[in-house]
Amino acid sequence: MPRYNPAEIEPKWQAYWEQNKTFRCPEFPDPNGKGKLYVLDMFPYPSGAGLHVGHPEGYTATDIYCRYWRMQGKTVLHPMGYDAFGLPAEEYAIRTNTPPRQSTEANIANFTRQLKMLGFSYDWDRSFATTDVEYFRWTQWIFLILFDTWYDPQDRKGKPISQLPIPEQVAEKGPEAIASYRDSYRLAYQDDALVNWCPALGTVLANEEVIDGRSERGDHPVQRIPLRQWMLRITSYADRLLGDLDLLDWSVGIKKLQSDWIGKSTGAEVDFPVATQDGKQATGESIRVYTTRPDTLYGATYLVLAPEHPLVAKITSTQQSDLVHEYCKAASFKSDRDRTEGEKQKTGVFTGATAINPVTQKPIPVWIADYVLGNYGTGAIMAVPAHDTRDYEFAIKYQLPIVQVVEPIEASQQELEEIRSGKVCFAGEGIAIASGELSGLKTKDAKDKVIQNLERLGLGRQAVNYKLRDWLFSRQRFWGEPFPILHELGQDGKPNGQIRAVPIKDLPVDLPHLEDYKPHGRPEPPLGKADPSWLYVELDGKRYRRETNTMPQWAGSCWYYLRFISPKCSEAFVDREQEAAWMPVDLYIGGAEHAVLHLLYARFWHKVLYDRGYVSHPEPFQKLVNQGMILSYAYKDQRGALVSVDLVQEDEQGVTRHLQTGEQLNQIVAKMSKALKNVVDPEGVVKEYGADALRLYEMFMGPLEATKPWSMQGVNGVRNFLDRAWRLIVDSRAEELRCNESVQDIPTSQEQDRVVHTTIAAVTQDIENLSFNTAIARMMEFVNYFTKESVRPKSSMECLALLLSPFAPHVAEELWRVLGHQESIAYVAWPTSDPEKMKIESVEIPVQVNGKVRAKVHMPVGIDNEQAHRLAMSNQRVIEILEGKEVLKVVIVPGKMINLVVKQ
RNA sequence: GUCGCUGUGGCGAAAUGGCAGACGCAUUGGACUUAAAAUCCAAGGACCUCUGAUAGGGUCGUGUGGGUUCGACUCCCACCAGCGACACCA
Repeated sequence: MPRYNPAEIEPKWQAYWEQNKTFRCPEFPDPNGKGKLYVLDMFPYPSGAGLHVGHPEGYTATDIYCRYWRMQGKTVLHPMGYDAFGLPAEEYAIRTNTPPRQSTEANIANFTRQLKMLGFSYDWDRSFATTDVEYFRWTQWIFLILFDTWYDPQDRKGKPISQLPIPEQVAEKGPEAIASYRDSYRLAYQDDALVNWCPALGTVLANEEVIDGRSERGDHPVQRIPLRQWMLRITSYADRLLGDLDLLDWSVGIKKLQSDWIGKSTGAEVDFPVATQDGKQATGESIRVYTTRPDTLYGATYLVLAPEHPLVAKITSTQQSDLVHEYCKAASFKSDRDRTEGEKQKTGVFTGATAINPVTQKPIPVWIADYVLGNYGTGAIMAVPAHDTRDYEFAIKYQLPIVQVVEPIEASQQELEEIRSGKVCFAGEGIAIASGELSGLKTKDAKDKVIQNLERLGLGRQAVNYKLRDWLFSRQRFWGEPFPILHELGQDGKPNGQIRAVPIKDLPVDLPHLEDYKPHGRPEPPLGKADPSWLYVELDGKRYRRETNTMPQWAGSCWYYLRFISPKCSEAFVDREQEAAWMPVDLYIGGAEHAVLHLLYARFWHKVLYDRGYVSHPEPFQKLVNQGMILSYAYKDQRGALVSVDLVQEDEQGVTRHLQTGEQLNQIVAKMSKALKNVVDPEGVVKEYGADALRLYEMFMGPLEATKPWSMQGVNGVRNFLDRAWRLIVDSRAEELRCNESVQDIPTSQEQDRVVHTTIAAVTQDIENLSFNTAIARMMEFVNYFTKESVRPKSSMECLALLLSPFAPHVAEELWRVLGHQESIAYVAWPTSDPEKMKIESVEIPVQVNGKVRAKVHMPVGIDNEQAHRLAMSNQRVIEILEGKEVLKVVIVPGKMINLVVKQ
C-alpha cells in the first residue's frame, strides 16, 4: 500500500479503536493524571436523512480538543447519544402506521454508523437515546422531583413540598384543601392554558403554525381555547437564571440572548380606582397597572386593559357592552403572535368606564385593546401618550388627550416645540414637568420619589416583571415521555381533581402500544385511546386514570449530560460521586439555534436538582461555543430556476455554466436545503476524499464560530495536504509500507529544530484557543518546509504525526506505525516546545519614515534601542530619504520596527 | 423597528495597535515525460514609473466618511450593505 489510501486505513483504525476500546472512559478521572475534562456535543435528532455536513463541524472540533487533552494527560469524558422523541418520527408513524420506535431505532443505527465512519473518539459504551425506557424512567423521576418541589422566595431556593408552610385557614378545611394548596405551589402544576385548537384538523397547533387566526396548513379557523396543561414554574427561577449567567464562560452574545429572553424590568404597580360613569363616585374596584415609567403618572390620560382582563365584564357600561363583547371574542381567535406581530394598526374599544388618576384625581377613560397582553404585568397599563410611542399611536387614532410631563435635557428648539404641541412623542428620559412635587426632578429621581409617595398612600409599590413565562410542558402527542401522574377517579368513574405521583418504585411508565396514531377530532391526547389495562390503575384501593399528555421534546435534552456520567446506573439518575467528579461540562459545543430554549430549560432543571441536593454545581455548562452555520453555493439559470449542484460546471474564465446546456448560471450562497438542490452529503465526501480530509476541511474552512460556505475544491485542497504529508514520510514507490528513504534517524539541524519547535508552539496554542484553521495552516507550512529537505530527521516526522493526530487521527496512526511504533498514537505524550530552540540570531527590521516603510535593516536579536537606531540611520536608503530633513522623534518597538518622524 | 454578527485579492481566509493578504483554492510559468496525468519548483493586490531588459522606485489599497495615534484591518463616532435573532412585554 504505497499510496495514501484512506478507504483502506480508515476502517482499519476504526476497527482497531473499537476492538481495543481505545477511548473507553473510566468511571472516575485518573487520580494520577492531570485532571478531568468533560467535553460535550449537542446530541443530534436522528432524522431519516442521516448526517449533514453541519453535524461533523462541531463534532470534529470537540474531538480534536479531546484527543489533544488526552495526549496532555487529562482523563476525558466525551460521549454521544440521541435526542429521539419528537414529531418527525410520530408523523412518519401516522403515515405508515408503524410504531415510531421502529423507525427511530433504524435512524439511530444509521447515525451511529455514519458517526463511526468519521473516527470520533467517543466512548460508545456510554451511548443512549432519550427514547430508551431506562433513560426516560429517570426523566420521569426528575419530573416527579419538580412535582415534589416548591420555590421558597425567602431563601431563593426550591424545597420539598412537605416543607411548604400550610396556612391555618387552609389546614382547617381538611386534607383535600391542603392537597390543592400544595398543588398550587408545585414547580410542576396544572393550569388551563390557552392553546391553538383547530377543529378542522383535529389538533392543537404551535403558535408558529397559526397565521392570522387560521391554520398554516389548510387555512382552517383556529380557536384559542383553554385546555388543562402541565406547566413548569420556570419564572420562579428567572432571577437566578439571569444572575448566574455571570458565572459562565459564554459569549456575550448568547448571554444577552438569554437575558433578553428572561426580560427583567423594574417599575411600579399603581392602583387606579374605578369611578362610576359620572366620574365622581368610586365603585370600590380598582385597576392595577404595571409601568416602568411611574415618573410619568401625571401624564396618564387613559387606561387600557387586555381583552381577557377579569374586570372587563364588570366595568363595561351597558351602551358599550355589545362592542366590547364583540371585540373580546375577535381577540380570542388571535394567537399572541398575531396580536403582537408586525406593524399592525392598533385597535381598541372604550368600555364606558372611567378611573381616577391617583395623583391628579382626574377621571380618565378605560379602554380595552389587544396590544395589551393579559399575561404580562397586571394585564393593564396606564397610557402616557406623550411619552410612549404605542400609547401615542393609540391616542392619535382615538383622539385621546396627550399631556406632556417630561422635558428632554438636550433638544433643539424645534424638537422641543413639537413635543410640547403633541406632534411628536418623546420616550426618553429627562426632567419632570407639570407633575406636582416631582416637577424639576430627573427621570430616575422622579421614579424613586413617586414610588415612595404611592407606597406611603397605599396606592402603589415597586415591582419587578419578567418577559419569561411559565413553561407549557405538555403535548397532545404520542411520541414523548408519559407523565408519571395518576388522576383519581370518583364514584362516577370520572376524575375528581385529586392527583398523585406514580410511586418511584413503579417507574418507568412505558408508552402503551397503539393500533392507531391518527388524530380523532377532539383536543385529547392519543394516549387516551390506549388499552384500559394501561390507562386505568388501581393503587391503595383507589382507582386512577393515567395522565395522557406527554412531555415535549425538550424534556430528554434537559439532563442527558448528567446521564452520560453514569449511563448504566440503576439506583439513581446519576451516580452521586461520579457526578461530583465530572461536572460541570467543561466545553459544550452546538448550534446557536439552541441559544435560548434548550440552554435555559436545562439550566432550570439543573438548578432545581441543585437545590434539592442531587447535583453539586449550580450551573451545568461552564464554557459554551456555538459553531457557525455551513452554507453552500446554489445556482440559478437565467429564468431564475434552481439548478442542482451536480449539473454545474466552471469554465476557464471561472464562469459557472450548466453542464448540459452551457447556459451561464448565477451563483448564490444559501443554507443547504433540498429545495435549493445544494445539500452536501458527508458520507459521499468520506467515500471520495476520506474522513480525515472531511474533518480537516471542516476545520480549515474558517473560524469555528463563523458562517461559511462549503467548497468541494477546498476539500480537495486539504486532501492534497494529507497526500503530501504521507509522501513526506512514506515511500510511495515501494510495494510494501515503509519509510521514505529521506527519513533518517539523525539529529535535526538548527534550522529544522526551529521549524519543529515554532510549529509545536503554534499548534498547541491554536488548539487550546479552538483556532483550528490556523493550526492546520501551521502544519501545512511544516510539511512544505520538510518536503524541500532532502534529509528528514525521524524525530521531526514523529512530531508531525503527533501534531496531526487530533485532526486526522487515521492517517496519524498509520504514519506512527510506519515510523516504527506498535502502540496507538492516541495516548502518546504531546510534544513540548523549547523556547531556546525557537530563537533566531538576526531579524529584518522595517524602518519607517512618517509611518511608511522605506527600508529594511538586518539586526541581531536583542540589540538595544540606541544601536538599533544607529544601524537604521546608517542605512543607505534611509540616509537618502532623510537628506535635508529634521528628525523630530524616533519610535522603536524592539524586534518589530523603527519609525522616524520627520518634519515635512 | 430593535438587538447581534459580518464586510480584507478572482475565491475560503490570516494578521486584533507595529512590514496587510500567512495558509489553502483557482490561475499562470517552469522542471520531469514521447505525451498526458500525477509530482516537484516558482510567480502573483491595483495602478503608475524607471530601464534596452531585469533589478529598482512611487501612489493607492482591509464596505463609506470622519476622529484618536509616531503608526489603525485592529480603538472611537456616524453611516451603508449582507446575514441572523427578537419583535407592541408597558
